[in-house]
Amino acid sequence: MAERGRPRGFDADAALDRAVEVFWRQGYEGASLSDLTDAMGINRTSMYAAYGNKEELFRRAVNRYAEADMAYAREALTRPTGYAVIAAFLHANVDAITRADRPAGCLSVQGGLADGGDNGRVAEFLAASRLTGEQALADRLSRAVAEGDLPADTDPVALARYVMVVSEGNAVHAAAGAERAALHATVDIALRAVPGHAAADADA
Amino acid sequence: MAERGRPRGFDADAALDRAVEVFWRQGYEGASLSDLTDAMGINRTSMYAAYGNKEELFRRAVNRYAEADMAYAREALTRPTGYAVIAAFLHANVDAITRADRPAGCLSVQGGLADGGDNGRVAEFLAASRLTGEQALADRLSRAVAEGDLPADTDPVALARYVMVVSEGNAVHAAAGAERAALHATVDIALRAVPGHAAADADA
DNA sequence: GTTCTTCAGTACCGAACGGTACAGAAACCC
DNA sequence: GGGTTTCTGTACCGTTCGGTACTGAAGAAC
Repeated sequence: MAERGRPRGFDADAALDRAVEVFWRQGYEGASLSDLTDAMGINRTSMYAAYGNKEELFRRAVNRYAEADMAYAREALTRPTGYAVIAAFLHANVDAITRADRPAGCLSVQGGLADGGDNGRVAEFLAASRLTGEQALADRLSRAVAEGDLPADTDPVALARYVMVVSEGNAVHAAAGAERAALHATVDIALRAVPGHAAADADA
Repeated sequence: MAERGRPRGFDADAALDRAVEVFWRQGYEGASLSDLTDAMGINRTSMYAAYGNKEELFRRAVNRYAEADMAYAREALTRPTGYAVIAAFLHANVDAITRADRPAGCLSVQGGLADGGDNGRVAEFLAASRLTGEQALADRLSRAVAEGDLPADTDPVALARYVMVVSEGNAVHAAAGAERAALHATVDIALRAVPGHAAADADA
């Protein structure tokens, strides 16, 4: 069936991209509806009609962010070995959180950490969103153990958590203005803890 | 000279401790003046007379947090070797951000990351506060290189940044409800990247 | 062309925000 | 005890918050 009535006068996905950027730069609480609608180029009423409310807009923005701006993470999972997956993910992550044409840092970290006030649900939602990625990585590393390119005694869950910890810590640094090269250097150090790093994992 | 007029009816330091906890749990923006003064047990006017305004109260709260709740960091710097310093710091950090009687995570991380809205100065202040600790660690590691207990080609600045990245990533995880044991396991992995880890640093 | 549905925009809602004026009370100095 | 100084408490300031009626206009179906 065709859509009745007057069709929407703006591109909902394009507007969502603008919302992503505002939330990314200012966080959930710091982004007011006026900030959002101004950036999206639409009216307050149109926003409510299209997305429901501010929290729902944020959830959709985060989902879109996970799809578009974190595509590198899914790409990294396709690398042939556990070590290659981790190295690709961490280096691509650094590039993503230090892009000149995007806000510094990571939306799913600086969007909201504290659980006080009206954004308790938001912090939970972001935590769950991050955990999804962590579990996907753990699954991939588990397969790497099964395939033998990670040592048999490797704990894939713990290793995945370590990798995410490094990426989140880098995001905090990036939000504070750290240089891209510095964060790549951090990754180079971090990778020394990963089984498969050249001659650096004699024990484990 | 003795103090003139009616003396203050509350303990300013004790009240500040309460404020630390509110900011820690709810972040700068998420903590309203009513939340703060209720927890501090004092009146709105008394708070303004004693601390100036909300942002100044936050700065003092962060400074007190750095003194009291992060004493473990200064203690860690006294360990005899670079590796021991890092191991002590990271493990003590995990305990600090997962204390049952305190909010989860780290005030200087979740206090405010985004620079939007009215808290741009706050994010900058926190970043500077974190950088102070990072530089103190870098100085200590530089001494470790000079003293020979870290390899001569170690970059103390990069290594200090790596350590802080791990601690900040752990703080993000802790704020999301991660278990203490899991974060200690993360630290155990992270330490494998540090020169001096048992037989694990063949290269570098 | 008529009707109906959905859009866009203004103007507004009550509530909460950070911050302050003002009045009264309490403790010091003399 | 008088005078002064500083604290405490209430009540309020203007602003901004997220969210919503309500008015027109625009387009599709018939």
